[in-house]
Amino acid sequence: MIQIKDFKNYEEKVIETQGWVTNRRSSKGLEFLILRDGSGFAQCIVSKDDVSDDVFNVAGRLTQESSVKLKGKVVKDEKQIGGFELHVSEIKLIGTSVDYPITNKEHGIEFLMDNRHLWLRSKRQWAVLKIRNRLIYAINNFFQKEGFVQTDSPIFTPNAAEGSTTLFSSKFYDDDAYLAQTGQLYGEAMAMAMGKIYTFGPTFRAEKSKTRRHLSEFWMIEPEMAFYDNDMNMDLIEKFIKYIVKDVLENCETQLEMLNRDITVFKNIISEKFPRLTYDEAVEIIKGKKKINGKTSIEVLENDLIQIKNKIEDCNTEITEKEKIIAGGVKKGKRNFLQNRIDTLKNDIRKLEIKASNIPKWIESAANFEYGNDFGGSDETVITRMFDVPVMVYNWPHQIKAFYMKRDNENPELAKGVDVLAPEGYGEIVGGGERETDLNLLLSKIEEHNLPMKEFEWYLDLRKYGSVPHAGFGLGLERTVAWICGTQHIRETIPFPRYYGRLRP
RNA sequence: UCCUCCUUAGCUCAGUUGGUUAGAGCGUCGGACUGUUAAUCCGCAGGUCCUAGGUUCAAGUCCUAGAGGAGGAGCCA
Repeated sequence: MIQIKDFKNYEEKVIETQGWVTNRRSSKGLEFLILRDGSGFAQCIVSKDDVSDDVFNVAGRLTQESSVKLKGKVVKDEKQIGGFELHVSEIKLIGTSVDYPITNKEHGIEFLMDNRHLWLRSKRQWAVLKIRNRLIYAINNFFQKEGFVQTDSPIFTPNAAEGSTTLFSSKFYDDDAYLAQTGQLYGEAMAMAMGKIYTFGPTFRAEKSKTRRHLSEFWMIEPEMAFYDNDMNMDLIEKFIKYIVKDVLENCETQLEMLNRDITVFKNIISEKFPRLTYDEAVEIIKGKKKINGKTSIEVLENDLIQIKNKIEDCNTEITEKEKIIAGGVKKGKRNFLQNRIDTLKNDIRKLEIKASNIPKWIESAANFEYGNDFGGSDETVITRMFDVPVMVYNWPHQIKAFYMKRDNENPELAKGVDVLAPEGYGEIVGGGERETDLNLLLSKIEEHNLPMKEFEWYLDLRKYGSVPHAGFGLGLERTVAWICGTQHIRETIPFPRYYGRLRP
């Protein structure tokens, strides 16, 4: 049994393969089946001249998503995505499929999410999940090669590690328990045992966020390194991101093409150094006081607004033109084609208008940004808009960062944290920093944050017995997948997403 | 928690200032066509206009409440 991805090794050979019929088109004497088998997609042709009447009739009755076993010859065809098609000689129906709900037409997001268990079979979803898989592989490869030990952290926890975000509550026998929102504190303990470690597991946050960047259940990679300061941490983050991006680029060409992802942007990410901005510099950029490439953020945004308005204008002009042609009377096929184009343009206009209405708000909130605050979504967009590679922001005001963040010796107002912001509005993909080693500072911070001291006694032990400088970070897997795939929404980057309002299927 | 928008055929959506029997495309089914890329063409079937109440001679359309959904804000990876 040959998989579709291996067709290229069997040119002009007769093989057997099996999979699902994802689409069928027919002409007189010809049936075109699009077969998928999880390894890829391939067009399979059944010609009346080449097969028995029985086989041809079976082919003509195949419905979307029926499963089949096929025998046929692999033939080169430049027009096909994989470059090869199958000339079928025999068909065996394995399982029938009646009234498959997801058709080749557009569907609304609610319908697709209700049918997520079937939506996963679609081309786009397949491509995204293949890339997710490759990313996970690359992440493990990177850390293993760098001498890290994978050590996992518990999911049931008795405490709120950062005290900031909302937790899902649960029961652990008779005790109250929560689902972990990070494994970091455990990671620190393990780094003191193993040197360099990483955890890779699910984390849970009960934030009632309804945005394209949020999930209630998501996977996080959290490395923690003994004897690292924040500069070493940032070096590692940069090397790591470059490695995984390069790996996906090299191994998922087909999938990125299916997703229509513009990969030229990734070339820079591999070759260019990521900008490292202090919080102070980032604030200057947000407020429009510091120029990047000769322009302030406000000038860039104002220019964006003009360009968006021009684009809307162009779309409207094209719509008017196309509508005139339709009104003039054309054949049905041509009319459908034009109508589809008009629908696409109208959709584009809707998105552009949302953007256009957001930009003045961004400019306003950027101009009024108050030093000492954390960045909001729009502030992140403003900063990343100025660069075409991920941006690292470090040295944050200590008040807005977690209790365990290391204070800067030279400026005690600052904490040695680092956030990495992905380009194109995909937001914060990495958060991390150097950890506080001073026992007394930690004690006062825990009190300041009103955290239950009792739950942190074990953590404080790490500072009593051979405390060393150490640092680490957390990478959100789904946000990274979303960024690399260029998906509109993070919910497409995990097989069965859990987010506010979505628990099933 | 707040703001904006949406709910009409299996799916995606039109439906004008309230007005007679609610429309289209896709999908299904039947037929035509020898290379299609969401094929195309012809035809059949398919409706509790989200729910409840109200205004009106008359409500898919207006008003009120509720349910479900989408986008954004805050919070964050």
